[in-house]
This record gives sequence, C-alpha cells and structure tokens, in this order.
Amino acid sequence: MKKAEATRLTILEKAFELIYMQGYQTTSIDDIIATTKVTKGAFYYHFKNKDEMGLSIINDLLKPTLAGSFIGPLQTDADPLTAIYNLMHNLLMENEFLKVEYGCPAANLTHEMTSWNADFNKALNELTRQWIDAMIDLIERGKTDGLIRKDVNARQATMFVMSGYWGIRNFGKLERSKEVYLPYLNELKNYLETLR
Amino acid sequence: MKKAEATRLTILEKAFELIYMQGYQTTSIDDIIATTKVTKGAFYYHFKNKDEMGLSIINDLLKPTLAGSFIGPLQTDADPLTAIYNLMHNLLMENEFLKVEYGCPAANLTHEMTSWNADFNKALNELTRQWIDAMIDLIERGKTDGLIRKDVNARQATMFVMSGYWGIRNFGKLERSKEVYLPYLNELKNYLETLR
DNA sequence: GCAAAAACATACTACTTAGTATGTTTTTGC
DNA sequence: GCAAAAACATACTAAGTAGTATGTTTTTGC
Repeated sequence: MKKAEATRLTILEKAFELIYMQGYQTTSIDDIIATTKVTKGAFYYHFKNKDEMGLSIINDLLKPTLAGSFIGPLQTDADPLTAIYNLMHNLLMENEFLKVEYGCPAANLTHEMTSWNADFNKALNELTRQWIDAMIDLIERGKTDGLIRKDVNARQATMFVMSGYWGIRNFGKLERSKEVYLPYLNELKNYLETLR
Repeated sequence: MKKAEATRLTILEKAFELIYMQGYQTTSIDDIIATTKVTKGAFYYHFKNKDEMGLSIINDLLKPTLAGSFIGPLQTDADPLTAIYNLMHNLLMENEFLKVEYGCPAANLTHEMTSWNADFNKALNELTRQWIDAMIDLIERGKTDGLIRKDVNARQATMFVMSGYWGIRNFGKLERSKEVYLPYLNELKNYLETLR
C-alpha cells in the first residue's frame, strides 16, 4: 500500500497548489485530475468528494507545514520579540513556497470557505489557534524572563501581530509586489520594541 | 430615464449583498435575477456581462460608501490618533452594514479577484489607495500639529493599521463573533498611544 | 398620437461542474 | 499461483453556469 499513498499525496499536493493559486471554488476536479494525470476513478477512490479532499489538504498538508515553518521558530530560547520579527520577515520576504500574488493559504481558505462549510471552519480554526497559542506562549515566556513588559497582554499583542500578517498578505495580492511588505515590517519592528 | 436607473441600482445593491455574503464567483446571475425579480433580459441590458456589473459595484457603490464611512471620519480637526481609533472601533463594533461573519467587502473582493481580473485589481487598488492616503494625510497633519512624534513614518504606520484591520476582519469570519475584535482594538489603542 | 428607441421578458444554447456506474488492472494474503 | 480486495480507468448523468436570440412592452421626442 505504498503506491496508493503516493497518488493520494500527489493529488493533495497538486490540488493545494492549484487552490493556492486559483482559489478553492474555482479549482475544478477536472482541473486537478488533468494536472495530476490521475483519473477521476482514482480521485474518488481516495476522496469521498471535493470537500473531503479540501479538508485533507488542511489537516494532512497545512498542519504539518504550520508546525514546521510557523510554530517552530516561535519555540526558541532566543529573544522573543526578535524571534517574532524574524519569523514574519522570513515568511514574507524569504519563504519560497509563499508567493506575494497568492497571499497566505490559510487566510485565503478562511476568506473563501468559512461561510460555506462548517468543517473547513473548524479545521482552519484549529490551524490558526495553534499558531496563536505558540505566539502567546512565547510572549508569556518573554515576560517571565524580563524581556517583555509585565503589563503587556500576550493575547492582545498576538492578535494584533497576526492580524497584521493576514492583512498585509492581502495587500500583497493587491499590489503584486513584496514592496508593500517593507513598510509593514518596519512598523512591526517599531511596535515590537515598545513591548520591551 | 428614471425607472431604468432604479432597476440598475437595485441590481447593483442586491448583487452586492449576495456577493458580500456568498462571494463573487459563487453568486450566479440566476441568483441575482431571482432575488432582484429582474429578468435576464433586463440584467444584460444594463450590464455587458457579470464582470462589468462587478466593476460597477466597486465604482458606483463601494467608492461612495468609502468616502462617507471610511474617509470622512479621517478628515477631521480632532486628535488624529483618537480619530483613527474611533473609526476602527466604529467600523468593527457599530457599523450596521458590515457583519462579522462576512468580513470586509473590499478585502473579500481582493482575496477572490486579484488573480483573475486585472480591472478588478485596478479598481480595488484605487479604492484602498484613497483610504490609505486619507490616513497618511491625517497622520502628517498630526505631526505638524505636534500631536504625533515627528519621527513617525506616516505611510508605515498607516499600512500597519490598515493591515491589522483587514486581518482582524478575516479572523472575525473565522470566529464568527465580534469578541475577536476586542483584543485587537485594545492593542491598537496601545500602539497608537506610542506614536505620541 | 405615433414612430423610434429604450427597457424589459422568455426561451434557448453551449459549456462546465461534481459526482456516479460500471468497468479493468494491480496488489495482497495465503 | 490464485482468489479477493484494493487501486485505478472510462463513459456517462444531472444540474448548474454565463451568455444569446428573439421577442414584447414601455418610454421618449416631435
């Protein structure tokens, strides 16, 4: 049962790419099987329907990625505020999988799917909650270490930073250039310094 | 030519509502003519195709609204930082047309349309640029009035605040409750105070 | 009051969509 | 090696989609 798992994975990976570029609703199953060169029979053998595949993309692809690229850098012994800034700078300016014109995959799916599918909503909620909690933990650690002011509200500050990230990703889609990221990053640095 | 203009306007208004709730791609023309009780012949008399109607929504409906609810409050003689906070608080917590579960119309359209339609991109770019410029002007005025520090970069600060707004609107769609707005607004207030 | 244009109405088309029915091939356990 | 199940392939369906063709009604200018 090795090859079967491989086709399932290629479906997920190629479908994710298409959805990341085109959106979920506008990516058809015919589209997916055309680029994967997998037949419709194979597709529906692995997934009950389109939505089940979509959920698998979130749970089987995005969640592991989140743990690696988004949460890992927050679980560090380094200076918390520097770690947060570096994470954002890395995600926005250096990450090779995220393209400025396509924005943030999780934010895109949230925008498109929350009204339609409760399961998507739940999965995306779990996904973001993990990231949020990781940042909250880091800020709390910074407070106990004396690197962040005690009167800083960790959840508040986290929501503020995360909102900025999702928002600037959307501005990136609009401008189609990483240039817009720069003023955001500069001011993020200014803001983070005020938390010391 | 009064009644004709009225039908055109009802099409735009009802279509906007549907698109705001459901998204652009997933709102069909049959959907629109069903809720407006306008026939397909009437629809295609007023609009060449679906995209032309979409553009008219941005240019004929959203732009005037933006001027009123979004830009007007920034053209004030009051304290700039208080004005910015009050605007955001009003938009997020009090505005009766914007629903937490549907997010920000302009942000939604940006998410959905930028990759597909260059005209949409241009129209949305103009729309947001107007709002951005208004906030930049207000911050600059605050600097000359001595209400904001001279070393504050107006464009940077504006992009930071606007990103946060678009981002928290998306978190609202995810959580489906204005509760998420509160930590954001609190921290926004903290941030704005650091600009004095 | 009446022709012409504007405004609207109805029936249809060509295409795309998610999903199914019914196959064939490949792998697996014994 | 071979039956049974897993994995894949092909052809189809029913419902929806944007848009068109061809009307009829209403408004407008004179």
